[in-house]
Amino acid sequence: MNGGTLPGMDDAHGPADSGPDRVVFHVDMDCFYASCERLREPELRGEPLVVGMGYEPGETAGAVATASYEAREFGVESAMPISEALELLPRRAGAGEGTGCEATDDGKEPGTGGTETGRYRPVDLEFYESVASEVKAVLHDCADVVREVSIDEAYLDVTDRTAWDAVDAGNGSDPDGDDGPAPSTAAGPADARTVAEGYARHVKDRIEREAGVPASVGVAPNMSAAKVASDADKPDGLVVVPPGTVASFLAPLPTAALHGVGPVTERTLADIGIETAGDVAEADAETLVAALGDRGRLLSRRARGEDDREVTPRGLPKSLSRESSLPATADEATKRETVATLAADVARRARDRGCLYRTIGIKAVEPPFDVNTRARSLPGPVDDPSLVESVALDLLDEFADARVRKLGVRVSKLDFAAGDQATLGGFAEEDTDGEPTAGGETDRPDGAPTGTRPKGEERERMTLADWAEADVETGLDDAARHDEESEDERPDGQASLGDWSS
DNA sequence: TCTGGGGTCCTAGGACCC
DNA sequence: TCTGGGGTCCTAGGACCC
Repeated sequence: MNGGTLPGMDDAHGPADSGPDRVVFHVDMDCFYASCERLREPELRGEPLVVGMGYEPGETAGAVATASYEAREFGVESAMPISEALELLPRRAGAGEGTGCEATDDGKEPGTGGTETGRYRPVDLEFYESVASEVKAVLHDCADVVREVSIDEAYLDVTDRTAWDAVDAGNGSDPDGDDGPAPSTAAGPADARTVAEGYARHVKDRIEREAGVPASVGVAPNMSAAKVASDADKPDGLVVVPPGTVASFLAPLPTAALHGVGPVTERTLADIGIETAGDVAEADAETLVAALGDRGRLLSRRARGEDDREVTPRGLPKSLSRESSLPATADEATKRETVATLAADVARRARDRGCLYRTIGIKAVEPPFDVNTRARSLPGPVDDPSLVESVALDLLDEFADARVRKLGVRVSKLDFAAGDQATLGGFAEEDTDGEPTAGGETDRPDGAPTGTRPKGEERERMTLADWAEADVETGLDDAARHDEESEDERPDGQASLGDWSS
C-alpha cells in the first residue's frame, strides 16, 4: 500500500478503513451449466441453450436453471418454467428429434430466424461438479485463501500474490492511448492499470485454458465490491475497482445490484425514494434502519464501500435438505410416500457426509405458494434414517388434509463429530462395525427404532431413549459446547449481522 | 410469473430459567 | 400473583442467493 496513494488522495471513505488495502477477487463462472454442456457438446456453442431440471417433454413443470446468453436475448430468465422458455426460443426447422431435447414444437411454425436453434439439456450436476473441481484447482493454486460460495462462484484473497500498484508500462498510462491496447475493462479510473488487474487476467485465462469454461472476475479491495464488480460486465468480464473508488463505482448502480438486495428490499427502498447504491450511501443510516431493520445499517456501509469481512474458507454445512415438486395433491398416501423417499435421501446424504443431526423438519407448500415448515428437535444428535422418516411423517400429519404442490425434508443442527472427521465421506461401511447398533431396539415411546450415532467413544451405543433419560446435564453440556463454537466463529457481534454473503 | 432445488441468515414470539 | 429484567433455546416464517 505504501507508495500507492498520495497523502490526501483517499476519497469517499475517510479514515474508516485505514488498514492495508486487500486485493479480493470474486470469480463468477458465466452461465456455468450451459458452459459445461458446451464443453462436452461443442455443437451447442453459439446456440440459445437452456439447462433445466424437472422437465419432461410435454410437461409444463420444470424450471430454467441456467440460460446461455444467446437464450437470454430471447427473454429467457433463470427460474422461468421450461415450457415457457422453450416457447421463446427459435424452433428447429426439421423438428422431430426423437430425443425431445430440442426446442421443437408442434403447434408453431418453424422459427423464421437464421440458423439458431433453441436447445434444452437436463441438469447433470455430476458432470458440472467435475468441471467445477478443475476450476477450483486453478483457484486454489492462484490464491492462499479461497471461499467457495457455490458450484460456480468463489472469493479469493490474493493480497499476498499481487498488489494495487499501478503498472506504468512504457508510455504514461494515459487515456490517450487510443491506438494502444483496448482500454481496461476496469470501471472507475480505467487509465490506472494495476498489477492486480494483470493477475486477475492470468487467473481468468488459466480457468478458461485448464477447465475450458469462461469466467467473469471482479477485483476490489473488499468482498462485496468484488462481487458487484464481477457482475458488472458479464459475460467474460474483468472489472477492477481500485481502493478509493469503490463508492463512486457503486453509486450509479441500481440498488438491486448490491448483494443482499432482492425484489422485496428493492421495493422497500424505492418506496422511500432510494433507487441507486449512491442514494443508499447518502441516505441517513437511521432512515435505512427504520425501513429495513439492522440490515439497513449494513447496506449503508456496503453502499459506501465499507466491508471489512475477511475472506475465509467456507465451513461445514448447517443443514441438508431435499425437496421435490409434485402435481398438487391431497392424497395422503402420495404425500407420505414422497416424504418417506425424501427422508431416506436426506438421511443417506447426512451419513455420507459423516454428520449427525439434531433437528428434523419438513416443508409443505400449498398452492398457490404458501410455504409451511415444521420442525422437531431431538434431545441429542443422531444418525438414524428411520427416525428421520418417522419424525418427518409425524410432522406431515398436520397437513394430512392439505393439498400440496411441493414437499421437503430437512435435517439441521448438524454435528460433524470430531471422531468422525477422518472418515468424512464414508464411515457407513466401517463405523457400523460388528456392534449390532441400537437399530433394532424399539424402546422409544413411539416405538420407532433408535440408531443413535455415537458422537465419541463414550457415547457408543447410546440410544435416543438414553438421551432422553440421561440427565439434562448431558444435553446441556452439548448445547453449551455448540454455543461456544458458534461464538468463536464470530469474533465480534458485527460479523454475525454482517455475514450475508456466505 | 402460476415459481425447481439447495442453501444461508435474520427476526419474532413463546417457553423456560434465574 | 398482576409482575422486573436478562438470557437462551426453539419454532416458524421470510428474504435472499446461486
